[in-house]
This record gives sequence, C-alpha cells and structure tokens, in this order.
Amino acid sequence: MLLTAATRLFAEQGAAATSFAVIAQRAGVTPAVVHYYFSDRNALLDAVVDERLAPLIASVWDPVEEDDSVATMISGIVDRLLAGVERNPWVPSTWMREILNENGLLRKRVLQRLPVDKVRIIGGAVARGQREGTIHPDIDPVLIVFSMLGLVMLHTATAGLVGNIFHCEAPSRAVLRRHITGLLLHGLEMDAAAQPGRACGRRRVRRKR
Amino acid sequence: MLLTAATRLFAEQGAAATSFAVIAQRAGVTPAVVHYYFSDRNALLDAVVDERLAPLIASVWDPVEEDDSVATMISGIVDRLLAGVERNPWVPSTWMREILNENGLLRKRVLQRLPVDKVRIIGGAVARGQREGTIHPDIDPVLIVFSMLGLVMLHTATAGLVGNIFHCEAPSRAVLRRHITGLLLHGLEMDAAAQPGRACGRRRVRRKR
Amino acid sequence: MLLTAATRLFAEQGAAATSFAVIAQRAGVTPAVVHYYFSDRNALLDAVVDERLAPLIASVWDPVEEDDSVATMISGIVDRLLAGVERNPWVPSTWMREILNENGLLRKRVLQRLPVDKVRIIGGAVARGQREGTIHPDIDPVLIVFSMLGLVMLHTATAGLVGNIFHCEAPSRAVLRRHITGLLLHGLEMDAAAQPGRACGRRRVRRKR
Amino acid sequence: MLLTAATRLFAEQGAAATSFAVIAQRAGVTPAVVHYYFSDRNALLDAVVDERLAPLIASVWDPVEEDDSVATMISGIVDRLLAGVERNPWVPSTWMREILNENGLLRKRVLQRLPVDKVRIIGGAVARGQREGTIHPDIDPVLIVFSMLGLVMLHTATAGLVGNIFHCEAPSRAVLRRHITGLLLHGLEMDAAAQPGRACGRRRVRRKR
DNA sequence: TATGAATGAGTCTTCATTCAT
DNA sequence: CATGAATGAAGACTCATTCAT
Repeated sequence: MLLTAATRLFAEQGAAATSFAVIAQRAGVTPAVVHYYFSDRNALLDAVVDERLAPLIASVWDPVEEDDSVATMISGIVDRLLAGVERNPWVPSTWMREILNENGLLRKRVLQRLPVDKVRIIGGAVARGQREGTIHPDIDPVLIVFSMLGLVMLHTATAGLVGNIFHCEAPSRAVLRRHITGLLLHGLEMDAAAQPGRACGRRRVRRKR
Repeated sequence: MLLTAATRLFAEQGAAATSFAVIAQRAGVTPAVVHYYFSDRNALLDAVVDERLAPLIASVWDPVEEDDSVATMISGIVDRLLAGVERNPWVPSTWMREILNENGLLRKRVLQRLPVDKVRIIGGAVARGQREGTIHPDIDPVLIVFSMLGLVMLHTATAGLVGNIFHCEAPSRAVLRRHITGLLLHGLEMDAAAQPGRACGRRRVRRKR
Repeated sequence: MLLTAATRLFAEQGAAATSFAVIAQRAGVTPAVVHYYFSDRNALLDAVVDERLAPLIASVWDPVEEDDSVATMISGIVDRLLAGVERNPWVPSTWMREILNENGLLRKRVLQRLPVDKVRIIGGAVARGQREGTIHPDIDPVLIVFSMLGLVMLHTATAGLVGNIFHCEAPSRAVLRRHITGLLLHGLEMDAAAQPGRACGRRRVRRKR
Repeated sequence: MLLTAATRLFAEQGAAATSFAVIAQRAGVTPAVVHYYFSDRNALLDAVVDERLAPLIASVWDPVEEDDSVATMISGIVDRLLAGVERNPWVPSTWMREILNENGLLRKRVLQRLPVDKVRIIGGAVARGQREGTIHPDIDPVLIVFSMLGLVMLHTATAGLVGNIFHCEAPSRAVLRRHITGLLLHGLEMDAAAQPGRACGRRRVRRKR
C-alpha cells in the first residue's frame, strides 16, 4: 500500500529525500498514481500523520489517567510506546528526523495531535510528587515527558547500531524497557537506603567544573 | 565560510535535502565553487565530520579517565556536551537526523570517530558498580552511553519547542543540565530513605508558572 | 454547461492553455466527463464553433443585402456585432487569439463559416462606390471588411483596458459604435466643405436602428 | 539566439503553449540551457519585452512631437509601425494574443512601457481639432490610438489570410499603409464637396518621410 | 585558482486518454 | 450513461557535475 511504502521510505531516507517516484516504485505503481491519491507532498504528509501516526499516539496516551501514580503512567507509556514502535518500526527514525527537528516535515502536523492535556497530567503529578517529597527535585516536570518519549525513540532507533558497535545482539524489547524504565524511575545510583548500612549525606554528585 | 553554511543548512533541512546550489547561495558564491572545494557530496560530508564534528567529540570524551567515578564521568560529559552544543547549535539537529538514524548520511563517518575505548570505560565502570551494588541493576552498561548522549541532543534540539508548546521560556542550559544529570543519576523516584520529614524540600526549582 | 465553461476559459487563457481538467473543474464535473462528451480537443473546438460561433456569425451577416448602401451595410454589421459580442463577452478575446492569428486553433474552422458571398457584396459595393467617386479611393475593398470586424473586436476586447489606463470608465457600447462607425465612414479629418460656417446636418450617417 | 526562437514560437503558438523544450529545440540547445539563461518563464517574458518589444515601441513613439499635426502624427506612427513590424514579423500575432487580450502573458509588462505621455499628445491634439472643427466629432480621442495600433497589427497579422481567402497576393506594405492611413484620416465616404468631377490628388496626406 | 556555460538525469506535477465498472 | 482509477508522456524546473577559460 502506498502509505506503507511511504512511511518505510521516510524512515530510511527522510521525507524530504523521498521522491514520489521512489514511493511509486516501492509500491509497484507509476509515479502518477501517487499523485492521483496524494495530490501533493503536503497531502501525503497529512495522510501519514492522520492515518498512521495519530492512532499510535492515541494508543499510547489514551490510557493515561489522572489518578495513576507517576510510576504507573511512565512505565505504562514506555510499555505501550515500545509495543507500538515494534509494530511500526518506521516510527523512531521518522520521529527523530521529522518531528523533533526544527524543520522536520511532520513537526507541525504532529504537534497538533499531541494530547497536551495528558502531558499536563504527568507534569502535574510530577510537580505534586516533588512537593510531597516523593519525586526527585532535579527533575523538570515538563522536560521529563520529552525525556521519556525521547529515550524510547532513541534506543529503538539505535538498537541495531548498539549491536553493531559492540558486536553483540541488538537489545530486545524487554532489555530496552528495563533500561528505560529503570533510568526514568531510579536513575543510575542505587538508593542509599538500599545500600548496606550506609549514610547518604554525600549523595550529591561532585562535578569537576 | 563554506563549511559553516553547509552545517547550518544541514541542521535546517537535513543533509540529503541540501543542494550545492543552496550552500553556494548561502555562502555567497557560485555552485561551481562549492564543487571546486568539495568535489563530491561525500567529500563535503567528510569535511563536516573531520573539521567540525571530530573536534567536538574529542573535547567531550578526552577528559574521561579510567578511574573517575561514574557520576563524575557522566556529569562531566553532559556538561562538556552542553557547552559544545551551545557553541555549535547546528549539532543536535544533525546528530539526530544524520547520525542516529539508520541511513543518516554522517552515521558511518561519525561512528568511526567514536572513542570506543572511552565508551567502554563507562560501560566497565557501570558494570562494576552494579556488581558492587552502587549502580542500579536495571541500567544497561552499554545503553547508558546512548541514553546520556541522546538526552543531551534531544533536549537541546527541542528546547525551543518546549517553550513553544508550553508558552514559557525555552529551558536554559543550567536547567537542562540539572534535569539531565538528575535523571541519569537519580531518576524520578526519591530514595525511600530520604523521604519522611527530611531536608531536601528547599531544593525545589522555582518556575514562573 | 460544458461549452459555456469552455468558451469562457478559452477567452481567459486561450484554447491551447485550457486543459480538460480546468473545464471540468469550472463546470463542476470530472475530467472524464468532458472527455466523454468531447472525445477530443478537436471535437470540443468543433462544437464551440458550430454551436456558439456560427450562430453569431450568421446573425451578423445574414441581414446584409445586395442593394443596401455601403453605409447601411457597415453600420448594420457593426451594430449587430456589438450587440452579439455584448451577449457573448468571450468572443472578442477568442476571435483575436484563435481566429486572427496564423495558428489560431479556431481559424480554419471559422474561415469555413465566413459568408464569403456576403463579404464580396461589401467589396463589390465599395469598389463600385470608388468608381462612382462616392467612396474614398485609398480604401481597399477587401481589407475594409477586416478593418470593420477587427475594429469591433479590438475595441470590445480592450474596452476594459482603456478605462484602466486612463482612469476613466470603460467606453459604453454606444461610444464604441459611434467611434467605430464614425471612423469607418468619415475618418478623422473633417470635410473641407463642411468646415467653417456651414451646416453639416446631413453628414451624420443614418443608421437603421 | 534564444530570444529569437522564443519570439517566433510565441507568434506561432502563443506564449502559454510554448514550452521551454520547444524553444530549446528550435534554438538547437538543451532545455536546461533555456533555464540557465531565463531562470523562469517570467524572466523569459520579461526579456522578450525588455529586449525586443520595448525598442520597437520606442522607435514608433519617440518621434511624436507635441506640435505635429494629427495627420502627421498618425501617418508617421502607422509608417514606423509597419516598418517595425516588417522587421519583426512575430509582433502582430503576439500583440493581439498576448497584449490585447485580458489575460495576455505580456499585457502588464507592455502596458508599463506604453509612452502614456505620447498617447496623451495625440488624444489632446484630436480633442483640440474637434473643438476647432477640423476633426470629426464622432471620433473618440482616446480610442483612436487603439484603433490606429490595432488596425496595423490586425492587417499585418491577417495579410496572409486575405491573400488566402480571396486567392490573390497578400497586400503589400504600401497597400496596407494606404488603406490604414486612408481609413484613419478620411474614412470611407468621399467628401461631399470633393465629389463632382473633381480630382482628388491633393487629398493625399503628406507624410514626413 | 576560480567561474560562467552547459548538460543529462531526475524532481514534482499536470495532461489527455483509456478502461472497467 | 457516467465516472473513479490508472497511466505514459510531457510540462517546468533543479541538480551535480564537467569543461573551457
């Protein structure tokens, strides 16, 4: 199908570098057919967002509920996002190239679809947790959402690369989930309390400069 | 200068979508001149990596020392990377588009420059920490490096966007550093031990709204 | 109706530049419909001439009678032509573009419809008048017909333009008729005989209506 | 030369229907060359007007002087226009198609070149003549300019056609000049005073050259 | 060293036309 | 009768590249 060919090629080469001709070729039709269905490059991009990205975004964010705990929200989103990305392997590339980038061809279109209310729910919960002392104060309640989505996209996009460089298997979905959720919830450093019989005054990181 | 024009355009439009003609125009010369200095798109990409990206990479990784603590390494890298990116605002876009992506035009070139030995130092330190119980066991010693670099690139690339969506100022370098380092080292959740009725309340960041 | 849309577009853009697609759009149908009714651009052009231009030509020339005076013939034709053009505002443009021009798309089709016999009547009357000394000898009996038709087409086609350039109202049909008929019959220069201190009541041409 | 090929093709097929490819072919170069010199269709049209039409217009209108008689002005313009058109046989077609027509591609460009002041000189002289009783009152001082130019363009454009229809030679420049000037100055009807048994040699207009 | 001229290949897009329904 | 789908050809225009100067 045309949209399928298009999304794959967008992931492979980027949207700007993907000509109608290539999409047509990949889909086994003539370039004019692509124009017949998507009169315009804009129309094509719209269709990609409307028919492919929007449902994914919805499936990730819809289950977020106001009174979930932060940990539940986050691990839930990470889970659903990893699952969604596994079904749509073209997403991470495209996300990073066409949405996160300032002039990404899909940026505006996707931003309009972002469930800002749901995002605010997380922000609110994080801020509340910080006031109550259950969430680390260094974390920014707004940025954390970008960190979360970004970590998933980034690690799924580079999963193959990791295996390549370090000559091992690409990390599985389970490994990614464990790493990402672990990082988001606990960070690197082990709880002082969890450690064997030690005080934790010295917990603040010392930086060289 | 030609390379300067090129890197900016790469950040704005992506490397594949940046023609010699536009680079020439931006630099105020004729397309033939660009072709004269960089006989090939490959040569141009090589030059960008050699003359612009490699020094940055070196400045970030060189200071990493075998016997630093993990926290020191990480906060140091994050610091230097944030500083380097501030001097080269074109980097985050390009990094995400052309390096992290599977078919990114700079990927292979940059990977060869990655100081794998330094990366292994971090991986080793993390793994050691996990054996010693000082590093959270969920964290993947290899993936953490990608998380770290990725978080910096991601947040610097989307700093403007954040301000846009939430109608506030774009987060400053200091805010980004605090958030990223905090996330990497502590994660969201507060130490159980640190919680009840204890000190750190005053650490909260004040935001305007 | 399709032919109406077509004639308007021919006048606006020229026949060669008017695609089936635009005609269809203007008429509110699909391009296939246009093609269904006029299998060919030629068929469409034929239809325009047969159904729209031919009746107009007939209405202009039919009343010309062998024994009318030259003045009667000419003012009659000018009158009827101005009236016909007012009902079919698309005609002047198309006439100049597609009929008078060497490769005009309607030229051959229309020339076959030209009532050559009627044209010859005028030519004959003019030549006779010249022999009798009532018609100015500089006038070419053949060219005068082209002058006559051309002046009407030209002035109706440029009526709007005149208003535009000279910031006045576009000349009305009455003004055009007076100017054109006056020019054809009397030219610019006033009769020497008619000049100072003499009556000239009889000089005005009598028109049938 | 490219412009020469272009102007000829514009006359033959109309500007809208003349593709860069045809111009290139006619000039014996590749289509890209045409784009190299005229980056745009607009640029091409500009060049046609600037380099080909403007000089012609100037050569026709420049000699018009405030205190010439109307007859001198008109016969002078007709003469120079006929001569100019003879050197540039592509002009009449193009004039009628692309300048007189409402959406003609050259219309706006040429109108800006029209020497409005010179046109006003004629209009003024005609109006003055009408007040003094030397110019026929039916003539419109503004329209007469369009009649004059139009008659030349029209008759030169259809000169071939005339020969065709009436199976005679195409009218020569001299014939055209005599007919057009005669029509403009005297019209069809012979002076009442000049009629009975009189020569009319003296009626011929004196032209400067 | 630098550049204007030139070009073949490729881009998006529109067109007239066909065909199955 | 009418039309949505499909397409090959051609449109304007851009590009990387070559070459002579």
